[in-house]
Amino acid sequence: MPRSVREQLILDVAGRVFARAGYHAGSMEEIAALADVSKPMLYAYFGSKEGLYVAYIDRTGRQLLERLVGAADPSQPPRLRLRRRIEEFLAFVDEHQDGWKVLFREMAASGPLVREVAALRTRIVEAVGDMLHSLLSGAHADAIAHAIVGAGESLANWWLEHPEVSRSDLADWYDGMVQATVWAAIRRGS
Amino acid sequence: MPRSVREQLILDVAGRVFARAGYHAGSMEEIAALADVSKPMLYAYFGSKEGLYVAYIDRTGRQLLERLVGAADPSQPPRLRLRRRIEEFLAFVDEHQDGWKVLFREMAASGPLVREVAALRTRIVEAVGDMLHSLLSGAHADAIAHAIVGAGESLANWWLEHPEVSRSDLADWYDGMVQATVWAAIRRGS
Amino acid sequence: MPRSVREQLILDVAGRVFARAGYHAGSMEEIAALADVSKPMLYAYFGSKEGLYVAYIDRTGRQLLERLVGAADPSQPPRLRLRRRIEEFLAFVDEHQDGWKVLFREMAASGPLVREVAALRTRIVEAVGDMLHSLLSGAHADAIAHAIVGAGESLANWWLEHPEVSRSDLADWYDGMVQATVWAAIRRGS
Amino acid sequence: MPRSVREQLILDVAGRVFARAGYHAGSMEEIAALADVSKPMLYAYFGSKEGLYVAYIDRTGRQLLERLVGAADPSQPPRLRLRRRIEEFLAFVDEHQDGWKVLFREMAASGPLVREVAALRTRIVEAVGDMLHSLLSGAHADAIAHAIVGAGESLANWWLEHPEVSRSDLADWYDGMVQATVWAAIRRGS
DNA sequence: GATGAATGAGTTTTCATTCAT
DNA sequence: TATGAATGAAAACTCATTCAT
Repeated sequence: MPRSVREQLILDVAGRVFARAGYHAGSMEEIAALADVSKPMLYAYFGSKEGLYVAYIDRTGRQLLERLVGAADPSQPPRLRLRRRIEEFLAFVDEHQDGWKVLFREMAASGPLVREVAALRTRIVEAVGDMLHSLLSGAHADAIAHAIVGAGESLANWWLEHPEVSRSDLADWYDGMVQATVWAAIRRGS
Repeated sequence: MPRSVREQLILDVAGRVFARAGYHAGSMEEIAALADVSKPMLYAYFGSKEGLYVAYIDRTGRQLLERLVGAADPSQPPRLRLRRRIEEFLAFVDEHQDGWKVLFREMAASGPLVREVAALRTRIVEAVGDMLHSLLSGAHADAIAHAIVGAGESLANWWLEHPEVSRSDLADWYDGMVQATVWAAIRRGS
Repeated sequence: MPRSVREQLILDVAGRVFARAGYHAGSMEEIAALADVSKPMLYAYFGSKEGLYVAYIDRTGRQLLERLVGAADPSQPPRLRLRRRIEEFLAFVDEHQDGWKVLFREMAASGPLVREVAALRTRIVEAVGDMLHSLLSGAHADAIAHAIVGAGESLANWWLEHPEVSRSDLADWYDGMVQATVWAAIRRGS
Repeated sequence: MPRSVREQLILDVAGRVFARAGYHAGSMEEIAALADVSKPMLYAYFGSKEGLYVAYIDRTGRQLLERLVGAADPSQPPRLRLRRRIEEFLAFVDEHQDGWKVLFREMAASGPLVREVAALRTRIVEAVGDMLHSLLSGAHADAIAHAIVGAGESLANWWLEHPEVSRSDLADWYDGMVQATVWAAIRRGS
């Protein structure tokens, strides 16, 4: 089996393990066993446990960002663009539940990855809230953007435990919240 | 030194350690050393590492809840009651930074405490969003309440790194967001 | 068993193991087993494998130096003082065979201990050759002192495999060599 | 590239690695990388790590011995023959620093090669000290020869760290020491 | 002949946890 | 009650060594 294929396979397994047990409690032994490789392979491919974790966070973050950014169609009015982003975000959560759990947990944690994950979150916050900076003061815009992202994360986690709710309902609710928040902030800020 | 006093002291130290290093990386050795107790004492008082952690989460969650619930003055109109809760929440975050970090990290994680922490979060969500249930459908109200709490958490974390922002500004912004969100949800839900 | 006693016991065992297998090939597992302690004790007492090794080298080097230095009776003429040192050196090799093997091997090696062991060797060279510096040029005196020490080391190792030779014969031979060497060097140097 | 050439190239690299890191800490991986060969080649050529090490020691020991033995011109008086050998020895150390380090370290150690290295050392001792056996008792001659060789080794190592000393000065000093030693031993032994 | 891919076996190290005093 | 001393169990990581191609 060629290296690149196996790498992806290992990352999938690692995601499963890290999603269930977290970084510390997930062991290389278990990942190796589930991926049906020997531990030395893990180290040959990813260098260390942290390396493997970073690689996973990296892949997942990249995927999420690509969706968010790719969803922007400049010919659409802001409202619709935002709506599309929300839908893409929810689709990502739905389709990569492990990835979302790991990513989200790491966003809340403060480990050796803070830097990189913080950067990712910043980019997400920017991707979601770029239009705010032209309308609100710096700190206010920042705060609102973070609040919106945090609301989305929380909503996503709630949804993982309420899969009976349809994605479009959720998108409606989240969209309505975001739009109202932005409007209210602008009105107050002006 | 009476036991109950020493227990509180140990919990304080444990909070400091867990906030910095997380559950796994924080060691009983370090907690014992910082609290100036022997390790067997820790076990005599809390039974196990998990016991100590649970005790800390428990105390912290109880404190937060008391503030949120105690802030409610039934003679006030809903808007103001919500506003008071937001202020209490922010005050808690400000005054118990360790506690907030541990609590928040654990809320994002899915470790051995899921049950209890989930219950705590639920109660917070309820405390924040109780008025929604009379106005919106069950799932919608739930989702919005979770979104509001998530936004608050995210805002609180952002604030920890932007202490130059005043608490009242933050409360204004959060309040504005929540009010707009609730109104919009009601309008749409009706 | 009190800690200090057990420490010495562990050091004895470690010396046996390191003398037989060398630093790398001697395992903490084996030392723990032979000393009848658990591995964590080794780490609690000495911090790391290197720490244990250093502790052993340290103790052994100190013992050797004490003998060499303690043997000097200032009221005696140089010839006899040197002779006494030679006897003390050989007595040490005879009584601490493990220690000598480890020390000598490490003196030849270039591991993480170079600094300390080099310092020890320097002190031995000085202890043996201090009288030379008043009689020969700096480099010449240094070189001769190193040669004398090297000859003694080599002689000592040869002796370990020829225990039938008496200590006093060996001392005679070594002494004769050293005296002749010093005289010849002085004659040439003057 | 023909096998025999590549073998020599690999041995050179192995010497560099073993000289720097020692037998245990030097890895086949590193040797393969530096020699620009794959690891299986190493095994095809030398069978095992120990095989490679032995081959290197072997080649180096052979080179040293050839120089020592080849330097003997029977038509010369003993004094000059010895002097020539000393010069050849120092030239070897100077020109094969890696080789000398590995050889010397291994002579001090007692690893899996004891037999072979001991044999080599014996031959060197004999080459250097053959003339002693006709003049001294067996054990005495042996001991003195070992002492002389040990002095030379120690001197050589000292020289590696004092390259500013000229080779001829060193040869003078060593020569003077050896001649005096031998004379003194003969006088005493007779 | 040559190698990319793979691993079994072993290493040091850490930590929650418990006796004996 | 309180602790110094001790450990079982498991973790990350490394390396000499070998197939399949």
